[in-house]
Parts: sequence; C-alpha cells; structure tokens
Amino acid sequence: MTTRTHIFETARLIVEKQGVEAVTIRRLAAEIGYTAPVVYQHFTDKAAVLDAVLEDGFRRLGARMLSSLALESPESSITVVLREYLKFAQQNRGVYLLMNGMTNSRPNPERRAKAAAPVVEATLLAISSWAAETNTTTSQTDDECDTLWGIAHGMASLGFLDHIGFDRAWALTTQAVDAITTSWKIKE
Amino acid sequence: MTTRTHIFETARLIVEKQGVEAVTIRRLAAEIGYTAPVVYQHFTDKAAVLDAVLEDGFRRLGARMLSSLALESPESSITVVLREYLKFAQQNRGVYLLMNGMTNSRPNPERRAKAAAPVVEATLLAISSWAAETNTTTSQTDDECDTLWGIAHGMASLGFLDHIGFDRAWALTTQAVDAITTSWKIKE
DNA sequence: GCAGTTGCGTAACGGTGTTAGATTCTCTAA
DNA sequence: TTAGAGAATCTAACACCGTTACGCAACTGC
Repeated sequence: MTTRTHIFETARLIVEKQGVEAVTIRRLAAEIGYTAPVVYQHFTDKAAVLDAVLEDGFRRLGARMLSSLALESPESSITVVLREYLKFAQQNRGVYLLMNGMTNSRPNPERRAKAAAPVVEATLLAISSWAAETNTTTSQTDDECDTLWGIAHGMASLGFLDHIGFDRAWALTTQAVDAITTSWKIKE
Repeated sequence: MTTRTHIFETARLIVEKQGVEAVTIRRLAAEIGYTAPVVYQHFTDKAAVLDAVLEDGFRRLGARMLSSLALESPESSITVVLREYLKFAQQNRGVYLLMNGMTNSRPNPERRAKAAAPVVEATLLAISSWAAETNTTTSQTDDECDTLWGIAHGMASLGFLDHIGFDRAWALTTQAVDAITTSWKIKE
C-alpha cells in the first residue's frame, strides 16, 4: 500500500469513527508513523485529503445504489435505490456529512458536483427502470432526479435527529415517494 | 445595549456575512473594543455564542412562517409557509447552515430540538389551516409535519447548490408538496 | 568514492479556544 | 477625602491547529 493510500485510509477511518472534526494533519501523520510535513508530499493540503474521502464516498454510494438495482425485488426501482441511499447515510454518518457539506470544511462546489456523478447516474437509471416497470414515459427526468435527491437528503437529515431516527425517516420517505411517483404517472 | 447582546449581534452579523468559520473569539472581542477573555464573562464558550445565534435564527424563522400564515393568499397554507422557509434559507444562508448543523460546530441536539419549536409550531398550524381549507381531517399530524420539514430542508439544500439554485428548488418543492398533499386528501 | 537526489524530521510562523493571574477602575463606607 | 472592597479588564500563557523553510541522512548512479 502506498503512503498516499495509507494516509487516505487513515483519514477515511477517522471520519467514519469520529467525524471530520477529529481529522488532523499531525494525527494522520502520527497514525502512519511519520511526522506532519510528510502528508504534504502526497496531498496539497488538508482539504485535498478530505476531498479524496468525499469522492470515495460518492463512488461507493453510487456503486451500492447501482448494485441494489440489479437485484430482483418486488418493490419499485426508486424505492430500492432510495433505501440504499438512506442506509448509506445511516451506516456512514461521518462520510455522509462530509459529502453533503454538513461540516466546516466544505469542498469545492464543482469538484463535489463531479464527484456526485455516480449517484446521479444511479438515480437516473432507477427512474428509467421505474418508468419501464410502470409503463410510464418520463419527460423531465432531470427534474425527477433532483426531486428524489432532495427528498432523500432531507429525509436522511431527519434520520440523524435523535427524536426521529432512520426507521421513521424511511417510513416517511416511502410515503412521500409513493405520492410523488403516482403524481408522475398521472401527469403523463 | 448590554455587552452580551453586543457580542451576540456581532456574531450574528459575521455568520450572516461571512459564515460561521469567520467567527472567532478574538475577533468578536476586537469588534466590540475588548480583548478575548471578556467574551467568557458573558458566554461559557464559543459554542454558547453560536447556540445563541442559532436559537435566534429558529425564533425568527418561526415568526416569519407564522406571519406569512396570517396574510390572505390564494395559495394553500402549506405552500405559503414552505415558501417562507425556503426564502429564509436563501436570505440567511449562514444562519441556516448553522441551524441545521451544516457546519463544524454542531449544536447540542436536544438544545437544537428545543430551539426549533417555533418552526414546528408554525408548520403544525399550517397543516391544520390547510386541513380546514380543504375540508380534510388529518390524523397523523406529526408525520405530516416531519415530512414537510424533511422536504423543505432537502429542497433548501438543493437550492444552495450552484447548478440548481433556489428558483428551481422552489419549483420542485411545489410539485412535490402538491403530490403529497393530494395523497393526504385521498388517504382520508 | 563522490555528487545528486530523495525522504524525512526539526523548528518555526501565525492562528485558534481557553484559562490564570495581575492590574486597573469604580464605588461604597468611614 | 480617602481606604478598601469588588468588579471589570488586560496580559501572558498553554496546548493545539495548518502550513512552510530548512537541514540532515541515506540511497542512487557514475
């Protein structure tokens, strides 16, 4: 394992277990047996390290959403894919918060947008699969994609709240998504 | 104006204009003509200062939502109140991000929940007004309230993204809310 | 064996939140 | 008017942060 990936993996682990706030250049270095300046030979600065973690997060979330689509399921493609989204948020809280800028060190917006591509792709695929399942012809797929994304993120944020939790957040999500997809069917 | 409110107002202004990251104990002190330790005579620590501006944010958002309900409007109460929510997010970006933990210094969860009460109250009122307007009897008002909140927050998060913006986020919000409220009507 | 490159550590700069202690000011009581 | 108590304020410091300049040592190719 190269030193760079060693640093990256350490950062990812800390973000997962203790949140971004716990990531420190000196700590990253210490945990791989070096001193702080070594980190700067592999990343331009701290933001670059966190960007790497963030991009990896989007890649993994996108992959999970995609593979959830491949499985046979009695539920609609949209339901399946959104559940994977919420599950990822619940299981990868630290990285999820980093991915969505819910942290001090916000990523460069355009870089974030580029990194999010796999998730967008999976969502679009889910929509077209859903259209096939329900014999619906969708026109404004971008609108539908962003709507789903907005709802998924809003509900995930709800899930993080102590007095709501992810079980209830998911229940509300299914209700909302059902309502919206039926409205899409009617509109055609 | 007491020194305490002077500090608070300064913090609020900095959060509004430059974001939470720009708030510094030394800077707060300097801008009111004192040195850093003076701040600690009025707030236990930095988090307490930010908590104060966060609580003020929820109070003001709740008040705006409530007063928007008082106005006559051809639109549904829910639409009116959610537009006020999105407008607040757009116009008070810094405070909104702070209110929703999208920042390094996350508030104490239970304290945040208590602070959010005015917003919840306004949302509940909007739902009951909407029920009266549409002759609907709502049962699970808590569910409906959280659903609206989740959507509003999700769509506001979309609005902050450069490639989406608040105009489009609002358009998607109205569509989603229309779909959900009609599903509520049918369910009764 | 020598020169050059590379990898790494030491030390430092300016900044952060926070606290202890000295100092100055104000206001009451004699 | 002045002595003293109390509050208000500042200075200095601690431990940490991200980041950079620089020196040293070891390994490379000749």
